[in-house]
Amino acid sequence: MPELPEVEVTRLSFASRIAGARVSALHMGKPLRWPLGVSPTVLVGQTVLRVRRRGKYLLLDMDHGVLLLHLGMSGSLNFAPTQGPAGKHDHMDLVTTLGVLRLHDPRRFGAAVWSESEHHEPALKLLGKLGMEPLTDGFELKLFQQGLKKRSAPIKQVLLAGDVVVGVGNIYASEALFLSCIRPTVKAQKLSGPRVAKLHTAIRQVLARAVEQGGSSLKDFVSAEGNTGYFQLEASVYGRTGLPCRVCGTAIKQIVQGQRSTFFCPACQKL
DNA sequence: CCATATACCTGGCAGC
DNA sequence: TGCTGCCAGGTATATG
Repeated sequence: MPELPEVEVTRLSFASRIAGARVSALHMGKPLRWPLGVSPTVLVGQTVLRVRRRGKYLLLDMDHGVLLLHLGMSGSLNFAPTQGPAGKHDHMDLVTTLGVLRLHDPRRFGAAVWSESEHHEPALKLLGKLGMEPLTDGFELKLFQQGLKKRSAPIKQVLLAGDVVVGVGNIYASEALFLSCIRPTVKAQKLSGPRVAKLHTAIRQVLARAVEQGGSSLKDFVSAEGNTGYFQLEASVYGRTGLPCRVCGTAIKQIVQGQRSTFFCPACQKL
């Protein structure tokens, strides 16, 4: 579920409320994708200074390190003054003086990992090869073009890989390619300069719009305040197999690339 | 270096 | 009602 917009919406929904909170306890439930890496007591007494995002990771900066959180495919966070008993799929409670941050994740592809700093292991391994942040000035067209030029894989899969640009997952990859009229199967390196420029703009546009809409709630995504997103209602192609293209009326096609579904309009996305 | 397949885990749904 | 198989927002890892 959570691509860049959902992670950013989640961050915005609790970052200011948790800032300055002191950790009084950390409870871990069933194993997640990776172990925390230290005893939960290491975090007790530390203050949450701020919450940042890198790609699809949330970084909770604390006095003596950083807690990395990832929502995997099915994760969500909730931050509230108090929390009831943990449910079947609640796997982390960060108890603080300002509230409890709870990770809910049925599939447990998410993670909570402690690192001395983002430049040390294990954070370095997780964050070290990430590509450019699409919603910052660092996402330069020239660098984007250079990154794509080296790749012979289909553009959709290069976007998903996250080592050129981060945060574009399965929904927004299909959406951005639709907006820029690019066929998802085209080799990244074959895209013309103007086409890459259009894609560069489309990525920023679709991600920013999705953040505005509170993300996409395909199934059960909610922010840390419990709000659902609305972007799925205005998706152009994702999940619209067989339905008429909103631009030209042609039936939307669904194909499989790298074991993931891809959606596109065969008429609008010629190349 | 690059591309692709696999694995992780659970729930929901279509079909029988 | 219950079973089976398939599908789902991600990404580290192994393999070619």
